[in-house]
Amino acid sequence: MTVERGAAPELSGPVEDYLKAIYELERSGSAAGTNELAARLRIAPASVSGMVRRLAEQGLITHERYKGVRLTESGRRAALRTIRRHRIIETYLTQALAYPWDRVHDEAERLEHACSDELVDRMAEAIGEPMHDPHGAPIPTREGMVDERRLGSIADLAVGEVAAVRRVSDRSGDRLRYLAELGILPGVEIRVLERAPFDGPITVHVGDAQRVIGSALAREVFVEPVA
Amino acid sequence: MTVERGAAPELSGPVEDYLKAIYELERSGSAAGTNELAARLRIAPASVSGMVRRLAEQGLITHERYKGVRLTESGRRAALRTIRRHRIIETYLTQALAYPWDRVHDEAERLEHACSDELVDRMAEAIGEPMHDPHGAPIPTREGMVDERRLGSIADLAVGEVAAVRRVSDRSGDRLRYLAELGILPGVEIRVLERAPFDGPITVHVGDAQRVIGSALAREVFVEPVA
DNA sequence: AGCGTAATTTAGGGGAACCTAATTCTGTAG
DNA sequence: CTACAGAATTAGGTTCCCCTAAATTACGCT
Repeated sequence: MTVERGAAPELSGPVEDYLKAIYELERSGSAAGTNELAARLRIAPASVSGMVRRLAEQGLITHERYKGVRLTESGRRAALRTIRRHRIIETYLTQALAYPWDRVHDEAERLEHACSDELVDRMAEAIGEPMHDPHGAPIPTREGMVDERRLGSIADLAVGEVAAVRRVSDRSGDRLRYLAELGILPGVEIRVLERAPFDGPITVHVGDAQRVIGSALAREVFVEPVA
Repeated sequence: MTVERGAAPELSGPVEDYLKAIYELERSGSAAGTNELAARLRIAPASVSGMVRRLAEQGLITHERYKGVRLTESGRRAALRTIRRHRIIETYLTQALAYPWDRVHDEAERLEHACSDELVDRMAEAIGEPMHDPHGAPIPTREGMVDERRLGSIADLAVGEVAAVRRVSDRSGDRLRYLAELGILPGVEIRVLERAPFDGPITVHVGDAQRVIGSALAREVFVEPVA
């Protein structure tokens, strides 16, 4: 039995993807069940069962049959390391290479498994050790510290409330492009003007324009209320 | 049957590595036999046989049993595409991120399989469309054009000859570090002062110093004689 | 011409990561 | 309290890429 110490044990790309997905599911409350994992990774649930066994054997997660899956300390470290890479790469591509923000996600998704730690650190240094990626997500430190506060979304705001957009979900380039068109980007302030009933569209004031967004999209824009 | 047209057919990392290796063996004269390939890729010869069959089925190489292997036009394109990526990545890392030249090779070896064409082009643009990588190797164009002239090495020079170092082999970081210490880098001029007999060490004048290098190393430093 | 050696290929396996189909388990609704 | 839907797992299979050991094949040398 080897006690791991500092040196990362070289995880495969798929393994890193599982750990990232589990981390994110854990954070968003869901207990990281086989089906959710499968959906998020676009993989058949049966395949997840197999991988989950292997991850548990490697001590990266704990698994209670028919319950869910949970990261161990070492799994969490690995997940955060991958997330750090991903977000630094995204930020670097945007800032240093003028990569369009709706396309950095896919590129980073592949690069995060191929970059050495040294390269990632050099990229971070080159752009001034950023704290957030282009979508507003916080970047974990080398040591695995990360701001884990949860933000509410536009859909949680009441009419009249003013809030600053902090972060948008980066899971679809189309959505990002659309939000950019509307001017809804991390940093801008919005005010809720109107909410249609029955989970209907929300009208917000942004910049000096008035925009209407559906509730599904509203739930993917995270904000911090302003006093 | 699908006629490929422009769009790259998504080759796996290992496949790209084989094609690169075959391209380089073809260029250096050797007929790209199973054993040479195996040695270069650090893989068992038996494994090469299997992969060679698959590559031939995909039309990337032709294979005459017990003879050797040869790239088809489409294999050549794929090889040059990978080589372009590799060399641009190396150059970018060196120039944009101050990556040490004896370490870029390994990093590029992994990144070349993960970067999109768009990213590679953006990197090339950011550093001014370089023609050569940090070791002096020519960078193929997007269209697959590349300077394929062969250069002689220091070991081919006669006593008294003056030549410009154009390129050094990048296959070992240690060697690169050592050559850098000696001041033997692409761009510098050298003059052969003395050659010990029986393939012995070669004494050269470089900068305003006198250096002695073994013949094996001398064969890995490529030069262009100066009038 | 024949023979041995070196190069190559075949035979047989293994692990990682995926799949579909079949089965088992669990919690809940009637 | 039982039965059933839905979640999860097992069974069995595939592809890719690697391995070792055991044939083959080619070729140079006597």
